[in-house]
Amino acid sequence: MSKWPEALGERKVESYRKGIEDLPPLPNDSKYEVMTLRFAPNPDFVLHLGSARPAIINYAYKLKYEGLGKKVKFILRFEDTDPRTKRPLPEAYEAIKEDLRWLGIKWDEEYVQSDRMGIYYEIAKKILERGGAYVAAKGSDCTPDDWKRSKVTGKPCKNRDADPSINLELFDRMLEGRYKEGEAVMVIKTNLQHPDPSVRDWVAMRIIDTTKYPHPRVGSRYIVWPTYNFSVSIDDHLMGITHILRAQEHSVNTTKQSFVYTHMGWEQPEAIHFGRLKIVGMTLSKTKLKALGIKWDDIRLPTLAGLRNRGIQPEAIWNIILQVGIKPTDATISSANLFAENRKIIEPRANRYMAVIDPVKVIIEGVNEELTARLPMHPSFPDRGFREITLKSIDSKVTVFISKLDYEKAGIGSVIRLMELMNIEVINKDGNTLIARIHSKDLESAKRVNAPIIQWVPPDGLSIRVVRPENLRLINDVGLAEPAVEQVTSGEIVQFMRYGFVKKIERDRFVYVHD
RNA sequence: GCCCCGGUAGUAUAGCCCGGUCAAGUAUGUGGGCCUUUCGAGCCCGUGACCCGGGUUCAAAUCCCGGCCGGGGCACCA
Repeated sequence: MSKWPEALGERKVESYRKGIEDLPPLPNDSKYEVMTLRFAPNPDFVLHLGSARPAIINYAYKLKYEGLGKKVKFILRFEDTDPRTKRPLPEAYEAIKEDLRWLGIKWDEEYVQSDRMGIYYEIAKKILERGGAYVAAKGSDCTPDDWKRSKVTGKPCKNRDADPSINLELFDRMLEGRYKEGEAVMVIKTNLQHPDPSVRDWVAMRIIDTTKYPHPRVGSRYIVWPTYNFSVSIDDHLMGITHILRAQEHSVNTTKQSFVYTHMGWEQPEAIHFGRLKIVGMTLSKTKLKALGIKWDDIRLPTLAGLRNRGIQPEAIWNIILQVGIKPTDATISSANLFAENRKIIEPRANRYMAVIDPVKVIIEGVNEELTARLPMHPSFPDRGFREITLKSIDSKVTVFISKLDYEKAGIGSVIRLMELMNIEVINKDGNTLIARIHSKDLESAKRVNAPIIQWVPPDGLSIRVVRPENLRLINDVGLAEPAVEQVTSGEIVQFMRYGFVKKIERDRFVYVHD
C-alpha cells in the first residue's frame, strides 16, 4: 500500500472516510429531515476500547450522512442515575469528554441525566395519569412483593388496574420520602404474559437512600431515581433521537422501552444493535478494570487514556473500530491488530535512532583514525536530514556499546556490521566486553560475508529507561541511546532501530509503544 | 430456567436482504523473496475460510428446516 507517504502530513477527518463509506445505511434514513444520534456513557469510569465503539460508530454515521448532505445532530448524554451500584466518578465526566475530543468527536448538545430529575418526575406523573404505569408500595393494595408475584402468576396486583389518582398519590408519597429503599417502586405496565419475564411490568422509578449513597453531583437532593430504561426512553424522545446505535446487550431494553413510547404516544426511534468488542488478553469490563486498582490512564490498561499515553494514535482506534463494523456478532480483536494499524500511522512519522538495551562494551582494535557515522533521520525521507556521530581513536582503539542480545549472538571470528560505521571481526568475549578488530568499512564487504547489521551507541550515550507493558506487568528495559536522542521532544514517538517504537516521556524515560 | 442474536481463513471483516459475476475480496498473522545500509518498516509473491446434515433450485456462502457450537441479556445496573 503506497498510501502512507501522503499521510505524512496532518491527517484530517477526511482520512476516515474510507471506512465511513463502507458503513451500511441506517434504516429509514430518508424519513428524517434531521437525523439525531447520541452517545450516552455512564460516567462511572473513563472510556475504553469497548465504549469507544458506540462513540465512534455513532459519530462515523454523523460524518457519513453529513457527507451526503444530510443534517445530523450528535448528542452527548451522561447517564448517571444510579448513585448506589454504579456510582458516578466525579472526574469521569470531564475525562470522557477529553477522550472524545482526542478521538476527534464533537457533539452538538450535552446533557447530564442527574440534572434532569424534574423532567423524569413530570413524565412519570403523566404516564401514571394515562394509566401506563402504577406504583407498588408497602402498605398499599399492591406491595412490592405482590407486584413480583404478579409477574410469575400473570395475575395483576390491585394497583395495576386502580384509578390513576391512587397511583399518583402513592407516587407523591414516594417523592415525599415516606418509603425506604425497596418499599415502593413505580412500574411500567407491559404485558404480564410476555415470554421474557424481565419485560413484564418493569421498574421505572425506585428509591435510593442518597443520605447513605450521595450522588456526586446532586448529593442527597433526590431519593426517587429513574431506572435506565425509563430515563433513556424519555431522553431519547425529548432529545429527538432518530437512530439508536448501541451494543447488542441492549436489545431487550429496546423491547422494554417501546412500552413507554406506546403509553406516551411517542414515535419509536430506530434501534440498531451491534456486537460486543473484546480484545484478547485484556479485559474490557469496567468493574474488573476498576478492581485492578491501577489508575485509569495507566499504559497497561485498554482505556483510551491508557492507550493514548502508550502512544496509540486515535486514527488507529478509528480504523480498528470501523474495520469491525456494526455486525451483531461479537468481535474479538487482538492487540497485534491494533498495533498493526498504529504502526501504519506512526511508521512514516517516527524518526530513527540507535539505542541498545543492556549495553555491552565493545573495544575495537586497529582503528587509527577518527570515525564518523552519518545516519538518516528516516531512511524513507532523506529530506529530514542526518546527524553524525564521531568516535575518537585512542591507542588505535575505539569503544562502542551494543545490546546484550547482539553480544550473545556474536560468535568469535564472526563479522558484524555496526550500522553506518564499520564492520568488525569478533576476537574475544569475556562475558562483559567484546574485543574486536576492524574488518572493513564498506557495506559491500559486510554483505559478502552476510554480516548482521546492528545498531550501536558511542561511549557518550545517554542512559535511558524504557517502560514496557506486558499484560499487567511493567518491564523496565535499561540501556543507552545515542546522544541525538536528547533532542527528541517529550511526547514524540520515535523508533529505536531493531527494538521498537517508543514514546519519550522525560529526558531519559520512554514508553514502549510496540514493535 | 427463560428471552434474543449469531456462526466466512490463526484473528477481524466483505459478500448473505435482491441465489449465478464467489473455485469467495480486504486487513492482520504466517512462509518465501526483494530492498536506496535499521527493522519486527516498505515492496513483491505465496499460504489459508463459507459449522454440520437435510431440503428448495438448472444453480446456495447466500433461501427453508433440523442439529451442533458460540455470544449476549434477564427480573428496583447502565
